[in-house]
Amino acid sequence: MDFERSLELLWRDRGEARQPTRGRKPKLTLDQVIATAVALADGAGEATVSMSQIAKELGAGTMTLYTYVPGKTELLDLMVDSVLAERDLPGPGDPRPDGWREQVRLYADRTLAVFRAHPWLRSTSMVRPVLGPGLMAGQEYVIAAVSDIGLEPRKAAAAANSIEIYVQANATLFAETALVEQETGQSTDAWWGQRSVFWEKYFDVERHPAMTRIWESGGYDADTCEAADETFAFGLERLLDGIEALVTR
Amino acid sequence: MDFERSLELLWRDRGEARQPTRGRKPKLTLDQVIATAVALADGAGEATVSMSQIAKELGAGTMTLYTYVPGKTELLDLMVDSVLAERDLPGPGDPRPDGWREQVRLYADRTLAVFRAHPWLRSTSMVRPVLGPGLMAGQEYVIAAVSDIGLEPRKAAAAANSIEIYVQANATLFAETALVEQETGQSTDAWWGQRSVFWEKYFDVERHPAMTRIWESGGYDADTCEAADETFAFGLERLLDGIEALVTR
DNA sequence: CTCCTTTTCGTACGCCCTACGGGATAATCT
DNA sequence: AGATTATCCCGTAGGGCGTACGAAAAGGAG
Repeated sequence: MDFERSLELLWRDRGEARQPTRGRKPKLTLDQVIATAVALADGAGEATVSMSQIAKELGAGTMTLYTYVPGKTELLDLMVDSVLAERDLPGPGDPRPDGWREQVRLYADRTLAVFRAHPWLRSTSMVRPVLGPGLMAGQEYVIAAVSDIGLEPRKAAAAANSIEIYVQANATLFAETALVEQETGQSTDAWWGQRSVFWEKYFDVERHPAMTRIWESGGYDADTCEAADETFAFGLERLLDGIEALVTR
Repeated sequence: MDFERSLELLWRDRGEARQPTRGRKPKLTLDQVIATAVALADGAGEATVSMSQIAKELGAGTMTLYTYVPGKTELLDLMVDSVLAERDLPGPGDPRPDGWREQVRLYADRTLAVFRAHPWLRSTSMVRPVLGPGLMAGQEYVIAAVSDIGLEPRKAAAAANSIEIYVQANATLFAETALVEQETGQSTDAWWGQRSVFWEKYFDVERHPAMTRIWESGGYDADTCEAADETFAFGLERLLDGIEALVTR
């Protein structure tokens, strides 16, 4: 099986190294490859880095990478898990904030920070996830936080999942914002400004009365970045309110 | 400006057609191109369809497409807005469900259905969105629903946005599920089954006590598809609870 | 030194998007 | 009518990409 190879690579810390005793010495390490790929992806505004770019940066031939990694997909998985681990969330037994809400907020903040720092996480999916240490640590942390409040197991799982989905969705938005700003060199506000023609020539007030009302009463006064932060915080608090209400009542 | 061209194409129904009076007659129409692209993207498990595939399907040369559409990006925007319009949500004045919660549910159901039917929507972004009729109709509908409950404008905007984000995030998950199942020919449950090695060889119970506890008490008993539906509904209801609580209290 | 294992990497294939520009076609002008 | 002009069609070519293949290099074991 091919995914067993992936698992070995993801969990390479654990277990016996089992290095080959004969044959040519490798000129790189897996961690070097991953780190270089991450650095390159961070720097370049591009959504993806090509194998040849990574190889060139490492001073190696393109095909050399394929001895360290089965293919580009797997390398991407390794990159993802590697930066998710950067969140460095408290493990079991480690000290953590008081109260489940505060714990969830820590998760959200760290996750958002990672997505902002590594915008290419945008394309990361939660179906068929990476199954590496970085992701698992996050899952464990959120479930532990939610478990504190005394929901029945099935609901606890659903609550943890919906929190993770909401957080990742917003993190993805921030990542995307960072990405297009990097790619196009144009701030989101500038983008909207350039699109003012739309409001003048195409937006039909009669077809969009509710939007117009909110607009006129100042509901959209805020630059885009501020608004996004506000929306995220608002939604998260409402979600947590809703979850809490199941228990306290 | 190039995006003015995009706007013209997106809102081609409105406004004067202004057809050219001289020159060779076009052999295709824009709608044909979009429809073919959508059909092809739906059918092929692929995340993206290539211009040459679309052209071949239409019996035209690849470059012919570029007289109808500035580039692939713009075609994708047109595809996205075209299927978003399929939701066919009630416009201002049209009859709609009673109660804002029921209205939001309609939005959620329709949006989910569209994402399921067109899995390639997965890569659609909400930052710098399409600004076409399909998207705007959705925005208007949600804001109208939320406006009913009497939040102050700024909070109403935040509430509408967080609902949209939550719904789209889940829709994206369903789309992704459909996509990989189509691509790999392997159901998500089968995928997890194949990954049982992970739980046996790598999952460390001591590092993940909370997950283990939920697991043992039956929190994860449900096939993946069922669980996803359940999680989505649960989270949406909690979010709506939280929003409602701001007003009723 | 020879054998065997392992790593290195050049070449080649097939796919992608699209800039360019010459040819085809149709309405209008002279 | 013929010429002009606007529009659409599309073949070619260029520069990407990921990676299968296989030959060559390098180092330990016998």
